[in-house]
Amino acid sequence: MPDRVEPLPNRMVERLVAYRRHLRQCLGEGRTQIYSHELARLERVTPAQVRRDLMTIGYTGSPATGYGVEGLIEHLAGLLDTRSIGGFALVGAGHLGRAILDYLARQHPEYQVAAFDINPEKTGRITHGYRCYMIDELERVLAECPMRVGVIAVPAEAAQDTAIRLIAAGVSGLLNFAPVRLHVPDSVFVEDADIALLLEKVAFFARAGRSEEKV
Amino acid sequence: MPDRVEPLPNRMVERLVAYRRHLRQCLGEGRTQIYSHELARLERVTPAQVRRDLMTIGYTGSPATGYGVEGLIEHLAGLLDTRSIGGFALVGAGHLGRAILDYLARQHPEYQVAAFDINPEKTGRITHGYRCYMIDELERVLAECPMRVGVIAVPAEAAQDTAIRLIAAGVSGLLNFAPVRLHVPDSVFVEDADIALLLEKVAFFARAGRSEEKV
DNA sequence: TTAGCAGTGTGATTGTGTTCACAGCACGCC
DNA sequence: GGCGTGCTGTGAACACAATCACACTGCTAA
Repeated sequence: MPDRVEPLPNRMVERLVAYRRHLRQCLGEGRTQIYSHELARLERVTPAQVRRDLMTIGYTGSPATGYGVEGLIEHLAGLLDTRSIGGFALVGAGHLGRAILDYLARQHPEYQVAAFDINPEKTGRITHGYRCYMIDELERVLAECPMRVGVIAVPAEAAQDTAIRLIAAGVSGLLNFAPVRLHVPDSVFVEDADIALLLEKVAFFARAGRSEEKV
Repeated sequence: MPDRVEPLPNRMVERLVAYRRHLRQCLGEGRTQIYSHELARLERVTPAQVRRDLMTIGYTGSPATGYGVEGLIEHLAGLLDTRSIGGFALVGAGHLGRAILDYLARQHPEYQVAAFDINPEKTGRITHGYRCYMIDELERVLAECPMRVGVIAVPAEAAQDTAIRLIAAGVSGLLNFAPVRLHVPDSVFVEDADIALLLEKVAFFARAGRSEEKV
């Protein structure tokens, strides 16, 4: 019973998602129990961190057998529940957009996804099992079938406008791949995945050859 | 004169890269001076943070006119210098790989880039001005032309092996798009860009409609 | 049955990154 | 020329997240 906990820290949510991914794999391999240090090694965090996380979300294990794989997955499902999201609205069906559809199709076939593009050649077709609409239809499609998450995979110049349109159409979370900072209402969650920026960052740390792999 | 400062914090490097991007744009618009609060608004951080960052890297402005755009760009170039990197070795020329080449060609035409793929159909051709080699040639190409940064855009199953090969070939920084955690020596910097994970994270925060846009 | 052991649960601590608050300064204006 | 204004530079305070350290628990085996 997920007791609707108070705001989970940003980083912790990432770890929980990662835990779940590995737990599912363990389940597939027939494992029923797992220890904190095993989960920790897989995710490059400390066992103490894992225990703290699981404590925070209120899942408890046993010293003798560790944590129950299946029970933990269900507990996480209660927290990370994504059924209420409606689905993902992806704008921009270029290379990046199609790569994202790849991920969605492969890892989350259960989600509803609609793709949009400005280029008529790309629209109307089915990509990875998802329908690609003309961008003009964005408002209509989202009115018929509400989606809480928007993914911005358009050129930098179009990113801000796209964000506004998505928000107006009811989206409350954005994953932004464009190399610009979006200006949106505080009520909207924005995660930036700025590839060009990451490339430069890695380049910086690669020079020194330092060991800084956080997270 | 970059005084080879001690390890810069991970997050701060991201901000510095972002600052530089905006400064270049300002320069293009003919601005010569900029205030901390202007830079801050563009990047969604506080003015105090900007001043602190610039202080840390040892760049100093004037109360009357703010910071000199051109001087700051040059100062940042000294810190973020990427000439010594050799270039980027991109493994995986699928949709994602080509999207990354897009970014590189558009934002960093000055970098040297080599792409690799296992599929003979994709190799030998020129994409976005970059040569795409057969994966077997990785060691040979990097021996001839050392590159410090590796970008992993291959399926999850192949990611770990790819990482090992890149490191053996002299790479000391990795940008990993595969949805797995890599196990690498401590001397190698790894940045994970786990798109599937980010999608789930945004989905989580979109549900609550919370305002959590960190960074 | 009891000692040993391996792992969990958690208060306390440390460490790190961000924000506050204010002294100091340079220009513009009266 | 002196005064006000608005910005920078920075020590201090704060907030948060990760880590440590250890009491507690349940199994195992002699």
